Amino acid sequence: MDRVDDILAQWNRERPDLDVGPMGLIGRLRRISHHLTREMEKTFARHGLNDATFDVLATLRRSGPPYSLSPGDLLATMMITSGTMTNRVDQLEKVGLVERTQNPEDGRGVIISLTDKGFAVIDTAVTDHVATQLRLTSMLSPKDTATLDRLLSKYLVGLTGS
Amino acid sequence: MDRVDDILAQWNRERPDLDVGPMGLIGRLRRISHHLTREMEKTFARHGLNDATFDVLATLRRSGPPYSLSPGDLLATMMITSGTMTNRVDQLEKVGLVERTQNPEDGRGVIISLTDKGFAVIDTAVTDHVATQLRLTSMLSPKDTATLDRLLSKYLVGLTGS
DNA sequence: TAGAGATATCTTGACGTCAAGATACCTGCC
DNA sequence: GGCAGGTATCTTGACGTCAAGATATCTCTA
Repeated sequence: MDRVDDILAQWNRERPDLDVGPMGLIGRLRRISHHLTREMEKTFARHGLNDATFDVLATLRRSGPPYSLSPGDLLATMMITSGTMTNRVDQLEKVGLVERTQNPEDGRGVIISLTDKGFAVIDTAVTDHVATQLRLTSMLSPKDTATLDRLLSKYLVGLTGS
Repeated sequence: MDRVDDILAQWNRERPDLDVGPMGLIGRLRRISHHLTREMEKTFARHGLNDATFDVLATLRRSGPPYSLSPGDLLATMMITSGTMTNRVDQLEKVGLVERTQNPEDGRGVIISLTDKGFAVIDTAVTDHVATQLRLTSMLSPKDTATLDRLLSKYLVGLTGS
Protein backbone atom coordinates (compact mmCIF):
# COMPACT_ATOMS: atom_id res chain seq x y z
CA MET A 1 0.00 0.00 0.00
CA ASP A 2 1.63 3.21 -1.17
CA ARG A 3 0.53 6.69 -2.15
CA VAL A 4 -0.27 5.58 -5.65
CA ASP A 5 -2.87 3.19 -4.27
CA ASP A 6 -4.71 6.15 -2.78
CA ILE A 7 -4.80 7.81 -6.16
CA LEU A 8 -6.12 4.68 -7.83
CA ALA A 9 -8.79 4.31 -5.16
CA GLN A 10 -9.98 7.84 -5.90
CA TRP A 11 -10.24 7.11 -9.59
CA ASN A 12 -12.11 3.90 -8.89
CA ARG A 13 -14.68 5.83 -6.94
CA GLU A 14 -15.03 8.69 -9.42
CA ARG A 15 -14.50 6.87 -12.69
CA PRO A 16 -15.11 3.15 -12.16
CA ASP A 17 -15.18 2.70 -15.94
CA LEU A 18 -11.43 3.26 -16.19
CA ASP A 19 -8.88 0.46 -16.01
CA VAL A 20 -6.25 2.03 -13.79
CA GLY A 21 -3.87 -0.92 -13.68
CA PRO A 22 -1.36 0.66 -16.05
CA MET A 23 -1.69 3.95 -14.21
CA GLY A 24 -0.49 2.32 -11.01
CA LEU A 25 2.57 0.80 -12.60
CA ILE A 26 3.48 3.95 -14.51
CA GLY A 27 2.82 6.19 -11.55
CA ARG A 28 5.08 4.15 -9.30
CA LEU A 29 7.80 4.07 -11.91
CA ARG A 30 7.73 7.83 -12.33
CA ARG A 31 7.61 8.57 -8.63
CA ILE A 32 10.57 6.32 -7.94
CA SER A 33 12.49 7.86 -10.81
CA HIS A 34 11.74 11.36 -9.60
CA HIS A 35 12.81 10.52 -6.08
CA LEU A 36 16.03 8.85 -7.22
CA THR A 37 16.92 11.84 -9.36
CA ARG A 38 16.44 14.22 -6.45
CA GLU A 39 18.65 12.12 -4.20
CA MET A 40 21.41 11.65 -6.75
CA GLU A 41 21.53 15.38 -7.43
CA LYS A 42 22.68 15.88 -3.86
CA THR A 43 25.71 13.77 -4.59
CA PHE A 44 26.43 15.65 -7.80
CA ALA A 45 26.15 18.96 -5.98
CA ARG A 46 28.94 17.93 -3.61
CA HIS A 47 31.22 17.86 -6.66
CA GLY A 48 29.97 21.08 -8.20
CA LEU A 49 27.89 19.20 -10.76
CA ASN A 50 24.27 18.50 -11.51
CA ASP A 51 22.48 15.70 -13.28
CA ALA A 52 23.10 17.30 -16.67
CA THR A 53 26.78 18.05 -16.35
CA PHE A 54 27.54 14.78 -14.57
CA ASP A 55 26.01 12.95 -17.49
CA VAL A 56 28.31 14.60 -20.00
CA LEU A 57 31.47 14.08 -17.97
CA ALA A 58 30.55 10.46 -17.22
CA THR A 59 29.92 9.71 -20.87
CA LEU A 60 33.31 11.10 -21.83
CA ARG A 61 35.03 9.25 -19.00
CA ARG A 62 33.59 5.83 -19.71
CA SER A 63 34.27 6.17 -23.44
CA GLY A 64 37.94 5.58 -22.56
CA PRO A 65 41.08 7.33 -23.85
CA PRO A 66 41.38 9.92 -25.25
CA TYR A 67 38.14 10.88 -23.46
CA SER A 68 36.91 12.78 -26.49
CA LEU A 69 33.58 12.64 -28.30
CA SER A 70 31.66 14.84 -30.69
CA PRO A 71 28.45 16.50 -29.55
CA GLY A 72 26.66 14.10 -31.85
CA ASP A 73 28.26 11.09 -30.17
CA LEU A 74 27.26 12.44 -26.80
CA LEU A 75 23.70 12.99 -27.97
CA ALA A 76 23.41 9.40 -29.11
CA THR A 77 23.47 8.05 -25.58
CA MET A 78 21.49 10.82 -23.87
CA MET A 79 17.82 11.53 -24.25
CA ILE A 80 18.22 15.23 -25.02
CA THR A 81 18.22 17.62 -27.96
CA SER A 82 21.19 19.28 -29.62
CA GLY A 83 20.39 22.67 -28.12
CA THR A 84 20.52 21.17 -24.66
CA MET A 85 23.86 19.59 -25.47
CA THR A 86 25.30 22.92 -26.56
CA ASN A 87 24.19 24.44 -23.30
CA ARG A 88 25.70 21.65 -21.21
CA VAL A 89 29.04 21.85 -22.95
CA ASP A 90 29.03 25.63 -22.61
CA GLN A 91 28.65 25.29 -18.86
CA LEU A 92 31.40 22.71 -18.54
CA GLU A 93 33.76 24.60 -20.80
CA LYS A 94 33.24 27.75 -18.76
CA VAL A 95 34.50 26.02 -15.61
CA GLY A 96 37.33 24.25 -17.39
CA LEU A 97 36.15 20.65 -17.11
CA VAL A 98 35.96 20.04 -20.87
CA GLU A 99 37.33 21.78 -23.93
CA ARG A 100 36.14 22.14 -27.50
CA THR A 101 38.50 21.66 -30.43
CA GLN A 102 37.78 21.72 -34.14
CA ASN A 103 37.44 18.30 -35.71
CA PRO A 104 40.34 18.21 -38.20
CA GLU A 105 38.45 15.78 -40.42
CA ASP A 106 35.15 17.65 -40.60
CA GLY A 107 34.89 21.42 -40.66
CA ARG A 108 31.32 21.26 -39.35
CA GLY A 109 32.26 19.29 -36.32
CA VAL A 110 33.87 19.88 -32.96
CA ILE A 111 35.33 17.48 -30.44
CA ILE A 112 34.60 17.69 -26.75
CA SER A 113 37.41 16.45 -24.51
CA LEU A 114 37.81 16.00 -20.78
CA THR A 115 40.48 18.26 -19.34
CA ASP A 116 42.78 16.90 -16.65
CA LYS A 117 40.66 18.76 -14.15
CA GLY A 118 37.51 17.29 -15.67
CA PHE A 119 38.95 13.80 -15.47
CA ALA A 120 39.82 14.24 -11.81
CA VAL A 121 36.39 15.62 -10.96
CA ILE A 122 34.40 12.89 -12.69
CA ASP A 123 36.58 10.08 -11.39
CA THR A 124 35.97 11.20 -7.82
CA ALA A 125 32.32 12.03 -8.42
CA VAL A 126 31.45 8.71 -9.99
CA THR A 127 32.86 6.79 -7.05
CA ASP A 128 30.68 8.84 -4.75
CA HIS A 129 27.74 8.42 -7.11
CA VAL A 130 28.00 4.65 -7.15
CA ALA A 131 27.95 4.62 -3.37
CA THR A 132 24.79 6.72 -3.43
CA GLN A 133 23.16 4.39 -5.92
CA LEU A 134 24.03 1.43 -3.74
CA ARG A 135 22.32 3.14 -0.82
CA LEU A 136 19.28 3.96 -2.96
CA THR A 137 18.78 0.32 -3.89
CA SER A 138 19.79 -1.23 -0.58
CA MET A 139 16.21 -1.64 0.65
CA LEU A 140 15.58 -4.28 -2.00
CA SER A 141 16.64 -7.85 -1.38
CA PRO A 142 19.17 -9.31 -3.82
CA LYS A 143 16.47 -11.51 -5.25
CA ASP A 144 13.99 -8.67 -5.71
CA THR A 145 16.72 -6.53 -7.22
CA ALA A 146 17.55 -9.18 -9.76
CA THR A 147 13.91 -9.74 -10.69
CA LEU A 148 13.20 -6.03 -10.92
CA ASP A 149 16.26 -5.39 -13.04
CA ARG A 150 15.37 -8.20 -15.41
CA LEU A 151 11.80 -6.97 -15.84
CA LEU A 152 12.87 -3.37 -16.33
CA SER A 153 15.32 -4.43 -19.01
CA LYS A 154 12.58 -6.38 -20.74
CA TYR A 155 10.27 -3.39 -20.49
CA LEU A 156 12.89 -0.96 -21.77
CA VAL A 157 13.54 -3.12 -24.79
CA GLY A 158 9.82 -3.55 -25.45
CA LEU A 159 9.23 0.17 -25.11
CA THR A 160 12.07 1.62 -27.11
CA GLY A 161 13.24 -1.28 -29.23
CA SER A 162 16.70 -1.53 -27.75
CA MET B 1 20.50 -6.64 -23.65
CA ASP B 2 19.59 -2.97 -23.82
CA ARG B 3 21.39 0.34 -24.13
CA VAL B 4 22.08 0.45 -20.45
CA ASP B 5 24.09 -2.74 -20.75
CA ASP B 6 26.42 -0.96 -23.15
CA ILE B 7 26.96 1.77 -20.61
CA LEU B 8 27.70 -0.73 -17.88
CA ALA B 9 30.17 -2.56 -20.12
CA GLN B 10 32.05 0.69 -20.68
CA TRP B 11 32.30 1.32 -16.98
CA ASN B 12 33.47 -2.22 -16.39
CA ARG B 13 36.28 -1.68 -18.80
CA GLU B 14 37.28 1.76 -17.53
CA ARG B 15 36.53 1.42 -13.84
CA PRO B 16 36.38 -2.31 -12.96
CA ASP B 17 36.52 -1.34 -9.29
CA LEU B 18 32.96 0.00 -9.38
CA ASP B 19 29.91 -2.11 -8.62
CA VAL B 20 27.55 -0.98 -11.34
CA GLY B 21 24.62 -3.25 -10.46
CA PRO B 22 22.55 -0.44 -8.92
CA MET B 23 23.47 1.82 -11.83
CA GLY B 24 21.84 -0.60 -14.25
CA LEU B 25 18.61 -0.79 -12.33
CA ILE B 26 18.40 2.96 -11.74
CA GLY B 27 19.38 3.76 -15.30
CA ARG B 28 16.67 1.54 -16.72
CA LEU B 29 14.10 2.95 -14.36
CA ARG B 30 14.92 6.51 -15.35
CA ARG B 31 15.04 5.81 -19.06
CA ILE B 32 11.68 4.09 -18.98
CA SER B 33 10.21 6.92 -16.94
CA HIS B 34 11.58 9.51 -19.33
CA HIS B 35 10.23 7.67 -22.34
CA LEU B 36 6.80 7.20 -20.79
CA THR B 37 6.59 10.88 -19.93
CA ARG B 38 7.41 11.90 -23.48
CA GLU B 39 4.77 9.60 -24.90
CA MET B 40 2.08 10.64 -22.47
CA GLU B 41 2.71 14.30 -23.19
CA LYS B 42 1.55 13.68 -26.74
CA THR B 43 -1.81 12.61 -25.42
CA PHE B 44 -2.02 15.63 -23.15
CA ALA B 45 -1.17 17.93 -26.04
CA ARG B 46 -4.19 16.66 -27.96
CA HIS B 47 -6.32 18.17 -25.20
CA GLY B 48 -4.40 21.42 -24.90
CA LEU B 49 -2.65 20.23 -21.75
CA ASN B 50 0.78 19.16 -20.64
CA ASP B 51 2.06 16.91 -17.90
CA ALA B 52 1.89 19.73 -15.36
CA THR B 53 -1.59 21.00 -16.08
CA PHE B 54 -3.05 17.53 -16.56
CA ASP B 55 -1.80 16.63 -13.13
CA VAL B 56 -3.64 19.50 -11.49
CA LEU B 57 -6.91 18.90 -13.29
CA ALA B 58 -6.74 15.17 -12.65
CA THR B 59 -6.13 15.69 -8.95
CA LEU B 60 -9.15 17.97 -8.70
CA ARG B 61 -11.30 15.59 -10.72
CA ARG B 62 -10.52 12.45 -8.74
CA SER B 63 -10.99 14.27 -5.42
CA GLY B 64 -14.73 14.12 -6.17
CA PRO B 65 -17.42 16.80 -5.76
CA PRO B 66 -17.18 19.73 -5.39
CA TYR B 67 -13.87 19.32 -7.29
CA SER B 68 -12.16 21.91 -5.11
CA LEU B 69 -8.89 21.80 -3.24
CA SER B 70 -6.48 24.30 -1.75
CA PRO B 71 -3.03 24.75 -3.31
CA GLY B 72 -1.67 23.05 -0.20
CA ASP B 73 -3.90 20.02 -0.72
CA LEU B 74 -2.77 19.80 -4.32
CA LEU B 75 0.88 20.05 -3.29
CA ALA B 76 0.48 17.14 -0.90
CA THR B 77 0.02 14.61 -3.71
CA MET B 78 2.43 16.12 -6.22
CA MET B 79 6.20 16.19 -6.00
CA ILE B 80 6.56 19.92 -6.66
CA THR B 81 7.12 23.18 -4.79
CA SER B 82 4.62 25.88 -3.98
CA GLY B 83 6.02 28.24 -6.60
CA THR B 84 5.46 25.64 -9.26
CA MET B 85 1.89 25.15 -8.05
CA THR B 86 1.17 28.86 -8.31
CA ASN B 87 2.45 28.84 -11.85
CA ARG B 88 0.34 25.83 -12.83
CA VAL B 89 -2.83 27.30 -11.41
CA ASP B 90 -2.08 30.63 -13.12
CA GLN B 91 -1.91 28.87 -16.48
CA LEU B 92 -5.12 26.94 -15.93
CA GLU B 93 -6.98 29.95 -14.60
CA LYS B 94 -5.93 31.97 -17.64
CA VAL B 95 -7.61 29.51 -19.99
CA GLY B 96 -10.68 29.10 -17.79
CA LEU B 97 -10.24 25.48 -16.69
CA VAL B 98 -10.02 26.27 -12.97
CA GLU B 99 -10.91 29.25 -10.80
CA ARG B 100 -9.54 30.64 -7.58
CA THR B 101 -11.87 31.76 -4.78
CA GLN B 102 -11.03 33.03 -1.31
CA ASN B 103 -11.30 30.43 1.41
CA PRO B 104 -14.08 31.86 3.62
CA GLU B 105 -12.68 30.08 6.68
CA ASP B 106 -9.06 31.19 6.31
CA GLY B 107 -8.03 34.57 5.00
CA ARG B 108 -4.62 33.24 3.99
CA GLY B 109 -6.02 30.52 1.83
CA VAL B 110 -7.60 30.17 -1.58
CA ILE B 111 -9.58 27.32 -3.10
CA ILE B 112 -8.96 26.03 -6.58
CA SER B 113 -12.02 24.62 -8.32
CA LEU B 114 -12.62 22.94 -11.63
CA THR B 115 -14.86 24.99 -13.90
CA ASP B 116 -17.49 23.20 -16.01
CA LYS B 117 -15.13 23.57 -18.92
CA GLY B 118 -12.26 22.16 -16.86
CA PHE B 119 -14.38 19.21 -15.82
CA ALA B 120 -15.27 18.43 -19.43
CA VAL B 121 -11.67 18.71 -20.57
CA ILE B 122 -10.20 16.49 -17.89
CA ASP B 123 -12.93 13.88 -18.16
CA THR B 124 -12.24 13.45 -21.85
CA ALA B 125 -8.48 13.71 -21.47
CA VAL B 126 -8.23 11.11 -18.75
CA THR B 127 -10.10 8.56 -20.83
CA ASP B 128 -7.63 9.15 -23.65
CA HIS B 129 -4.75 9.08 -21.19
CA VAL B 130 -5.74 5.70 -19.76
CA ALA B 131 -5.84 4.28 -23.28
CA THR B 132 -2.32 5.60 -23.87
CA GLN B 133 -1.11 4.07 -20.64
CA LEU B 134 -2.62 0.73 -21.62
CA ARG B 135 -0.71 0.90 -24.88
CA LEU B 136 2.50 1.83 -23.08
CA THR B 137 2.31 -1.23 -20.88
CA SER B 138 0.90 -3.66 -23.42
CA MET B 139 4.29 -5.19 -24.26
CA LEU B 140 4.47 -6.74 -20.81
CA SER B 141 2.71 -10.01 -20.12
CA PRO B 142 0.03 -9.95 -17.41
CA LYS B 143 2.30 -11.97 -15.18
CA ASP B 144 5.31 -9.70 -15.70
CA THR B 145 3.11 -6.67 -15.18
CA ALA B 146 1.86 -8.00 -11.87
CA THR B 147 5.35 -8.86 -10.67
CA LEU B 148 6.80 -5.55 -11.77
CA ASP B 149 3.99 -3.60 -10.16
CA ARG B 150 4.41 -5.46 -6.90
CA LEU B 151 8.16 -4.88 -6.81
CA LEU B 152 7.83 -1.22 -7.71
CA SER B 153 5.33 -0.71 -4.93
CA LYS B 154 7.69 -2.38 -2.51
CA TYR B 155 10.54 -0.21 -3.75
CA LEU B 156 8.50 2.98 -3.55
CA VAL B 157 7.56 2.25 0.03
CA GLY B 158 11.14 1.37 0.93
CA LEU B 159 12.43 4.50 -0.71
CA THR B 160 9.99 7.13 0.51
CA GLY B 161 8.40 5.49 3.51
CA SER B 162 4.86 5.41 2.12
C1' DT C 1 33.11 20.58 -60.88
C1' DA C 2 28.90 22.69 -59.67
C1' DG C 3 24.84 22.46 -57.24
C1' DA C 4 21.22 20.06 -54.34
C1' DG C 5 20.36 17.90 -50.40
C1' DA C 6 22.21 15.99 -46.12
C1' DT C 7 24.63 16.73 -41.83
C1' DA C 8 26.75 18.92 -37.46
C1' DT C 9 26.34 22.35 -34.41
C1' DC C 10 24.65 26.52 -32.52
C1' DT C 11 21.08 30.26 -31.65
C1' DT C 12 16.74 31.96 -30.14
C1' DG C 13 12.64 32.35 -27.50
C1' DA C 14 9.37 30.10 -24.62
C1' DC C 15 8.29 27.17 -20.81
C1' DG C 16 8.36 24.41 -16.34
C1' DT C 17 10.79 23.99 -12.21
C1' DC C 18 13.14 25.31 -8.11
C1' DA C 19 15.04 27.81 -3.90
C1' DA C 20 14.63 31.60 -1.24
C1' DG C 21 12.25 35.08 0.42
C1' DA C 22 8.04 38.32 0.76
C1' DT C 23 3.38 39.05 2.25
C1' DA C 24 -0.77 38.34 4.61
C1' DC C 25 -3.17 35.99 7.93
C1' DC C 26 -3.96 32.76 11.86
C1' DT C 27 -3.25 30.79 16.56
C1' DG C 28 -1.87 30.39 21.14
C1' DC C 29 0.30 32.21 25.10
C1' DC C 30 1.10 35.95 28.25
C1' DG D 1 -6.02 42.27 23.81
C1' DG D 2 -1.48 42.05 21.80
C1' DC D 3 2.49 40.04 20.21
C1' DA D 4 5.50 35.94 18.65
C1' DG D 5 5.79 32.28 15.93
C1' DG D 6 3.56 29.36 12.58
C1' DT D 7 1.10 28.77 8.17
C1' DA D 8 -0.69 29.51 3.22
C1' DT D 9 0.29 31.44 -0.86
C1' DC D 10 2.70 34.18 -4.13
C1' DT D 11 6.91 36.57 -6.18
C1' DT D 12 11.44 36.70 -8.03
C1' DG D 13 15.44 35.31 -10.48
C1' DA D 14 18.13 31.58 -12.19
C1' DC D 15 18.47 27.32 -14.61
C1' DG D 16 17.69 23.18 -17.76
C1' DT D 17 15.07 21.77 -21.55
C1' DC D 18 12.87 21.92 -25.93
C1' DA D 19 11.31 23.04 -30.81
C1' DA D 20 12.33 25.45 -34.65
C1' DG D 21 15.30 27.51 -37.41
C1' DA D 22 20.09 29.52 -38.80
C1' DT D 23 24.71 28.69 -40.40
C1' DA D 24 28.53 26.33 -42.14
C1' DT D 25 30.28 22.35 -44.17
C1' DC D 26 30.19 17.94 -46.49
C1' DT D 27 28.78 14.46 -50.02
C1' DC D 28 26.88 12.68 -53.90
C1' DT D 29 25.36 12.94 -58.46
C1' DA D 30 25.02 14.67 -62.98
